[in-house]
Formats: sequence, structure tokens, C-alpha cells
Amino acid sequence: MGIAERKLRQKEEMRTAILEAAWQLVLADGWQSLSIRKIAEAIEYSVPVIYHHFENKDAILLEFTRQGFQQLTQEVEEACQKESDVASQLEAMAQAYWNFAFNHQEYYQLMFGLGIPTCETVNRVAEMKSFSHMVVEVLRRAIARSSHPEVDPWLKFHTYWSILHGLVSIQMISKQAIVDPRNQPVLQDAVSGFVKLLQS
Amino acid sequence: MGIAERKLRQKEEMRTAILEAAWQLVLADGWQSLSIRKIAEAIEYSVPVIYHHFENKDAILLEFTRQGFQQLTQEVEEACQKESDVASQLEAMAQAYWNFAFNHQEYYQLMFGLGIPTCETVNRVAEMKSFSHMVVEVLRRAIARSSHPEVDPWLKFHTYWSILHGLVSIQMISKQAIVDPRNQPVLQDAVSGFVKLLQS
DNA sequence: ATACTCCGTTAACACTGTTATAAAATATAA
DNA sequence: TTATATTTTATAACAGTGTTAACGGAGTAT
Repeated sequence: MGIAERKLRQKEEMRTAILEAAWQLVLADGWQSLSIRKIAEAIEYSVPVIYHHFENKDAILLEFTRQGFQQLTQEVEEACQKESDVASQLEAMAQAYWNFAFNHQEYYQLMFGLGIPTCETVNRVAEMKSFSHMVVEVLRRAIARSSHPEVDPWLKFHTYWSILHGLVSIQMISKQAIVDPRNQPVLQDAVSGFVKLLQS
Repeated sequence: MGIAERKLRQKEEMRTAILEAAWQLVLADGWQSLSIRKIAEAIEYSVPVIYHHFENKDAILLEFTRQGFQQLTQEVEEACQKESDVASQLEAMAQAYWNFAFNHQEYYQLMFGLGIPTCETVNRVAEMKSFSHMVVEVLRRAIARSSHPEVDPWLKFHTYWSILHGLVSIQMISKQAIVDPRNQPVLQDAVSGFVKLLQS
């Protein structure tokens, strides 16, 4: 009875065909414009067949999210194994993480739910510049008082902001719960570390 | 001729009515489910009137983004002014930033294009746990070799990951450009600072 | 009173995810 | 081989979405 086997094989082929077509569409036009109908047209089948292989559109996206995390883990791990001492490992891993994010932007944006307001959108928001400016001034004073007054305050601002934004978004993703602001050891850990280093 | 003034006033009132209705809808059901038709129904006008006040849906969202950055700047600045020395200022500002993000999650998510995969979605991705586990193991070794072996590796992981994610997403938002991985002073700055502190 | 400019409407276009229903193709049993 | 049962595929619809063209009516200006 090779019939059942053939059917299973065909089912698997169809599944990967859907994923491959979807991926091509994403590479061409981004996540925002991906649609079930476009996938159906690409694989030259009608729309409902897709629903025989995936419960809904989110299931397709979830599949890619999984693939993304697999690949991220693999690349970071490889970078780690190329180094011997722990400090170099952590730095190499950070670099690998960064490389993954920008070499596979589509993956990264999906994995972390980044709608990505385009560069134009951001530049239109003058209010963002006020914010940057305000924080930079504080950092400038801190740097002036430190033992390394040549440090670039904009570099430090970028770092400071990134730490804050990273803390917030990772927290938002991992826990929906409302958090007591007075109980944030991670925030304390990261910020006090940053400040200590700034003043050293 | 008070007529022209009255018309201008009415136009302004309509504009704020649209924004207020939109805001209520967002508070009730989130950004994802906000639609022009729902706004129209809420203000008891037909759909096209909205297009007389805003070019399109994005223009409405942009308005809220602006408001968000204004409010964020204000709250962070107030927190800054309550402190005297720079270190306390930077820490208070970080706390204010954090508070803003979680007290006005809708604003924050819009401002940074966070689609926010829900907690359930994230938990379904087992691959995320592999990643976490892998990194935690490296941190555990680093902590064991440091002079503070009692430090929680999961706390440090959370910090490490947040720094990386923050760097990446801020970079993705502010510059569309493809970046040369060998030229990332901010990444160097943040990660080497983290590692130094970890080993101290 | 006539012409004209707004303001607001209805109705449509071109999409989206999802699904009920019907038909065609295939597999099984007689 | 024929007839029945099963699975696979397609058509067409539902309920939404953003956006806009076309039309009506009220208020203003000449």
C-alpha cells in the first residue's frame, strides 16, 4: 500500500510549497503585504487548500517564527564555540545576534512583532528629536564630570536608549502582566551598570 | 465675520472628536482592531468626513505617535528635574521611561511599531526557550568565574538580551540602511560595558 | 433669484481572512 | 469493470478593511 505514503509525501510537499511561496512573497514585499490569496496564486491552487495545511494565517507566521529562533540559536551558538574565554564568547555572541538581525531582517521583525515604522515616518516625528536632545544634554553633563570627558554623548545616548527600549520590549513580549514599577531588578541592573561605567 | 471663525472652530472640534473616538476605541480593543469605519460610527458621521481631516489612517496614527513622544519627553524631563546629581538623574529618567511605557502601553507600542506577539504566541515557540537556555549557560560560566558568583544568571540573561534587542530595534527604526557589522561602536560600547561589569 | 462653494451622504472599488457548499478526482468494494 | 465511498479541489460567499468617485443639499455670495 504505497498510496498512503504517496499521499503523505504529497501533503508534505504542498506544505513546503506554501511556506516557500510565502517566503518569496515576504522577501519581495514584506510581511505587511503577505496574504493568503497571494500565496494561493503563487502555488497555483485555490485558497481553501491552504487551510487544509495551516489552521490560519497566524499558523504560517508562527512557523516562520520558529524557523527564525532555530536559526538565531544556531548562529549564536556557533559564534560562541569559536571562542575560548567567556568574555570573548559573550562579545562574539552579541555580534552574531546583531548579524542575524540585519542579515535576516524579515525573520527578526516577525519574531519580535516589529511593525517597523519606516525611516520616513520617524523623521516626520519632530517630537522624537526633542526627546533625544533632552537626554543627550544630561549625558553631556555626566560625561563632563567623568574621567573620560572625550566620550561622545550621542554614542552614550544611543546605548542608554537601546538598553531602556530593549528592557521594555522584551518585558512586554514575555509578560503581559502589569508590573510594579518598584520591583524591576533588571532595570536596576542594566541602568546602574551603565551609569557606573559612564562615571568610571 | 464670525462665520469663518466658527467654521474653523467646528473643524477643530471635529478633528479632536475623531482623535478622541479613535483613542477610546484603541483603549477598548487595541491598535490592531482600530478602523476608519469604527471611528466614523463612533462620531456618528459617515466615513469620508474623516478623510477631510486626515489624509489617511496613518496620519491619525502619526498624530498619536507625536503625542506619545511629547508626553514621554515631558515625564522623563520632570523625573530628571527632581534629582540633583547626574547619576540619580539618569536612573530616575530610566524609571520614568519604564513607567511611561507600561502606564501607556498603547502609546508605546504604536511609537515603536510593536505588533506585540501575545504571551501565548511566545510560549508556543519552544525554540525561544532553547535560545534562552543556551545563552544562560554561557552566562552561568562567566558568573562562576567572577568575584560575585551569587549573581542570578537569568537576571543577567534578561539584561544581556534586552541590550541586544534594544540596540537592534532602535537601529532598525532610526536607519533603514544596511549596516557594516564591523562598524558598530554602540554595540561595542554596550556589550563590553556589560561584560566588564559582569566580571568585576 | 441665481450661481457657487462646502459639507456630508451613498455607493462603489479593490482588497483582506475565513468558510460553507458544491463538484471533480480518486480510492475502495462488489 | 462498475458502483459506492472518500478525499481533494474549486466556486462563491460572508464580513470585514482602506480609500475614493459621484451625487445631494444647505448656506453663502453675487
